[in-house]
Amino acid sequence: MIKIEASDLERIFHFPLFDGISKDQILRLLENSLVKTLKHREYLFRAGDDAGSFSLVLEGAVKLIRHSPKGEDIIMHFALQGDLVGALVMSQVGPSIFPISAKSMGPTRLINIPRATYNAYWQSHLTIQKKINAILYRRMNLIQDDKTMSTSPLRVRIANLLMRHVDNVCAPGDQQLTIKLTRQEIADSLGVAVESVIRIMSEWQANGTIKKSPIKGLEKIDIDKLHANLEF
Amino acid sequence: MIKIEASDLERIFHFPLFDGISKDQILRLLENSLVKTLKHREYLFRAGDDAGSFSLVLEGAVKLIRHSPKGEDIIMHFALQGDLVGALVMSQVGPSIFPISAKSMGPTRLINIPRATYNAYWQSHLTIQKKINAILYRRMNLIQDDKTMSTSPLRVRIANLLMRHVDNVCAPGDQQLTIKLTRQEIADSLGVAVESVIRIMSEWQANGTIKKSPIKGLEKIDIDKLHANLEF
DNA sequence: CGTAGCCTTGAAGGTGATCAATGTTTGTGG
DNA sequence: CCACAAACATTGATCACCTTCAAGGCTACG
Repeated sequence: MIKIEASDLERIFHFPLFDGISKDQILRLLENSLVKTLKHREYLFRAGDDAGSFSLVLEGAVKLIRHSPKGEDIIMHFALQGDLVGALVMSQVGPSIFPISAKSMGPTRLINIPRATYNAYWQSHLTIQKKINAILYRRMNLIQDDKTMSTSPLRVRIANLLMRHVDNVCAPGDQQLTIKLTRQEIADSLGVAVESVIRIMSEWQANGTIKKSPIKGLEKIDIDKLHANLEF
Repeated sequence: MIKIEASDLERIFHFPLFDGISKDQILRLLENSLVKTLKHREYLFRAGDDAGSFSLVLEGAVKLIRHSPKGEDIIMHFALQGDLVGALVMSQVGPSIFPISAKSMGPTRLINIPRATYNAYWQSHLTIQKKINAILYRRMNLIQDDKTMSTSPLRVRIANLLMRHVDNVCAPGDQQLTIKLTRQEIADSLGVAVESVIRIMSEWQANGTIKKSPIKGLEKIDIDKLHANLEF
């Protein structure tokens, strides 16, 4: 009943989510799951959709967004490799809907796991429930960090976001982004106007804190200079 | 080994947290726990403290706060009757510290549960882990709601906070607050200056949206008028 | 080659922050 | 019970930061 390629499975076995769970059990947790491929800017699901399945990110990235009353998008979380998307609503009893939308950032591959599998195996699996707990806890801490900085000037908040992003998507020691983050997305993530973000980052580009890289769209960030820019 | 009074126990048995768990099991989950009483503005624990125990609110309220770089307090959550405080860090392995501070709002009573009890019974209890999950999920949704409104004008954000507070602490149909929320706390909760909150709420007081009540410090909020004030 | 999404810059304006001074309430210790 | 301190509330004046609006440019992609 396995429709997942061996190379993908190998990767999945090493996800922290499944730490301490046997391969047999992992296979059961993935029963009836299918690999799904998204292009750039494709919706995985929208807020209000029936929550009939959830996903595990294999490659690429997915942003979780809500829509503000004004019609703007607010980004709540970036889900990268190994992260769960839409899983947290699964434990609700009865039919339920996603409270949030999920949209791909660049080409993305993920495993789509039916809700029935969740009900059958995830729901009653203590280790998994504890892992989900840990994921929720980490995600909550990230949002709280954001909120803690809500009184800081915008330059500081942008710098913070960038540094976090570098930590998440770069090889250690390197500062070459592997996942593009547009100015629009930075703005949506902080809940501010794009123009404000652009004005600040243009300065940083002028003084060399951010350098254009050979690969289109991906920039190189000089963390030390970023810090230096904040010293006043 | 029970040091909790029968009247308290009776209340605890009906907390949603313990829904579907037998009384015997609940008693085991509360092994070696003690009732703790806090006066107004007392710290239950501070960010950085060793996380040796966690608590369940019996009466009153506790605010969870972080400190911003500028030294301001930012309120992350109001924990009311039946809510867990400091429980989410318990599942970390090894010794760990609280990432947040908890401070009482008015006289408060809670049950203090040692970490050993968590490790012994909570950790391996599927139903409890799922409940904790649900609590985390709800709390996360609240913060996300806040963030979604971050681009709205301050008057709207204050109104929203007040309406949520009324839902939480008032008898249904009534609009008489039972837990005081100072202007300072509203400001800390939204990450804005007190003066800004005061200016907006003074208007509301002038046009009757908010009325002083006989009981000191607690105000009466006219939800309909509140809505009316936002219609422009 | 045209459209869609993103980026950029400028000018004008408003919302909320900051600073300062003062009043009010609550709790504490002599 | 009074005096005093600490926390909270209030109001006004000024100003900075960020938003909004407008106009245009760039790049990718069908």
